[in-house]
Amino acid sequence: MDPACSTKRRRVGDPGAQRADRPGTKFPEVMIFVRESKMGSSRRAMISALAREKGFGVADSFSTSVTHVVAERNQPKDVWIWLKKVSAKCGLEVLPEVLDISWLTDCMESGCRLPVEDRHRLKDESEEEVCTKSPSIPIYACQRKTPVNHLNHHFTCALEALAEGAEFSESDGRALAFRRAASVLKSLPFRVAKIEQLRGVPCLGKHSIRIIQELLDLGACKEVEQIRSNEMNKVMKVFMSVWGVGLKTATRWYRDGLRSLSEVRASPSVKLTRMQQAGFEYYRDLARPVSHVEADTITAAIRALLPNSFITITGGFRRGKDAGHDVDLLLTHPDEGGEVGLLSKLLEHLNEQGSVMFQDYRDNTYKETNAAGFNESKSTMDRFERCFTILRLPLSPRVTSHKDDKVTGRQEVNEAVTSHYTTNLRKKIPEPGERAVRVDFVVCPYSQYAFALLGWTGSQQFERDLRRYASHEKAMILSSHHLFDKQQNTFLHANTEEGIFTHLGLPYLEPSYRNAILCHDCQANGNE
DNA sequence: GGACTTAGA
DNA sequence: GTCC
DNA sequence: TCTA
Ligand SMILES: Nc1nc2c(ncn2[C@H]2C[C@H](O)[C@@H](COP(=O)(O)OP(=O)(O)OP(=O)(O)O)O2)c(=O)[nH]1
Ligand SMILES: [Mg+2]
Ligand SMILES: [Mg+2]
Repeated sequence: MDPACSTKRRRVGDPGAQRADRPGTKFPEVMIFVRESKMGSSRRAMISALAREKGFGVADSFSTSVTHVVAERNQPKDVWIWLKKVSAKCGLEVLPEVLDISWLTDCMESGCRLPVEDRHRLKDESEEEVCTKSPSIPIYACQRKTPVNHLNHHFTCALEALAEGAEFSESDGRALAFRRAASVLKSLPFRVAKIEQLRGVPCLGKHSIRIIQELLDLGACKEVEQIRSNEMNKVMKVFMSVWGVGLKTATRWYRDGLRSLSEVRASPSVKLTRMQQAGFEYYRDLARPVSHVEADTITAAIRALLPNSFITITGGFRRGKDAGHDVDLLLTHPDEGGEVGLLSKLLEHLNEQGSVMFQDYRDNTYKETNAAGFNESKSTMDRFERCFTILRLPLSPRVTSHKDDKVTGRQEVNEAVTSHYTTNLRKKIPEPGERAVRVDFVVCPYSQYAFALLGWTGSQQFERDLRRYASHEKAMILSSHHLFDKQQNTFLHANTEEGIFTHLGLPYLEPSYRNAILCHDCQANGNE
């Protein structure tokens, strides 16, 4: 195995600085990386030591500072595939020379740096061929453009079915692997017609390739169809389609012999959470997709309720999807601290209108009126930063626009919460012309707006890979609040999404290219 | 053979 | 399952 | 454990 691009704990510092200052190097502009593949670690170590003795810089692991890659008895093609992969990973643009070991041995014999001649070079034959004229596809979704509409639905749906099957059998790793495989296909700018087009594409291993091959040859895949028709998978999918029901609950119901939602409802032993009750209550409405128009209408209505706050639509709609399973809204306030209490303020308004069919509140009984002065607890509603709701559409138009949405005192907040119990007398069932819609609210302080925006725009696969990239490649921890540098023990600030990409050394990626997952319903045709 | 995103409630 |  |  090659110590490629030194992920893991090995390289923790600035990759560019690695060994660049090595004392006693006769040729500072040369940094050699010796491939271990086909050579073995002991021979590699020996050659590296010899080269260093002669005054050449030799890198232990691949990084942006490498200028010459040396390999022995390797297929040029293999080396180039590897190189494109690791260089994409390091964010490297100018590729190093790729040379046969003979160049290095010649150099060492002569004791000086010999010019690279054509006979030394391992030629990239794929250069003349198809896809790989451009640098190879990066392994992280956050480095790829993934548009909302892609050209390989057939394959991605199959792989996502396998991912789902793996998830239902609690094989997280396999599930993730199939999701990555599907995700990378979504970033391809061409329709896959021949398996050779996928040579060198990351995240596609033996199994995924076999699936795609079978789909190409036969138009269908036995393994995929088996998983799709598997009784347990079908039932689990239905159970988990209820809002509030996750993998564990669905598994338990299935294990207890339940096979349909009716059976669950009829079972006296089943205890439902509030969220699950709402999930059953509004099952049909919540299963209907939310349209882009509905999302915009809701956003406008919320803006009208909080005229001094900034309201941004995030989630799938910000990425350009025209339908979604919910509406995601990010709220902030231009005065730092002005966001405090915003959520309860908003919910008070919505409750007054009778628009709230469900809210994920926590009883706000002020259990801590702490005698001690410092009271930074988050136990009161005014510090909540997320709220999952089900709202009645259309939102009541009789909007009495309020003077100011800055909450002035705690008093007001407490009243807002208690008022929930007295005012909301509307029927739970939506009337004709009405529907229930899931709306998620997220509040953040103004200073964290960029992080919240980046974190709540998704897609989920994009977020995972962005965080994995930050942690594995940059030794940083990214969340929707901040970016933490583990080396320096500092928080990095940013006012824009682009600023965060820059901190990570990544080129900016438009929201419309962050659709590394579409998932939910891809069977049948064209919807969504 | 181990890691696989991170956080609030 | 895929990558390191 | 569920949600995002
Ligand atoms: N960090 C992180 N963020 C997530 C995760 N799941 C979701 N998010 C973020 C990114 C999503 O775009 C955003 C909204 O989530 P949603 O469940 O509403 O998904 P999205 O809006 O992308 O699609 P949708 O049309 O609603 O099904 O929340 C996660 O597991 N980790
Ligand atoms: Mg959404
Ligand atoms: Mg959401």
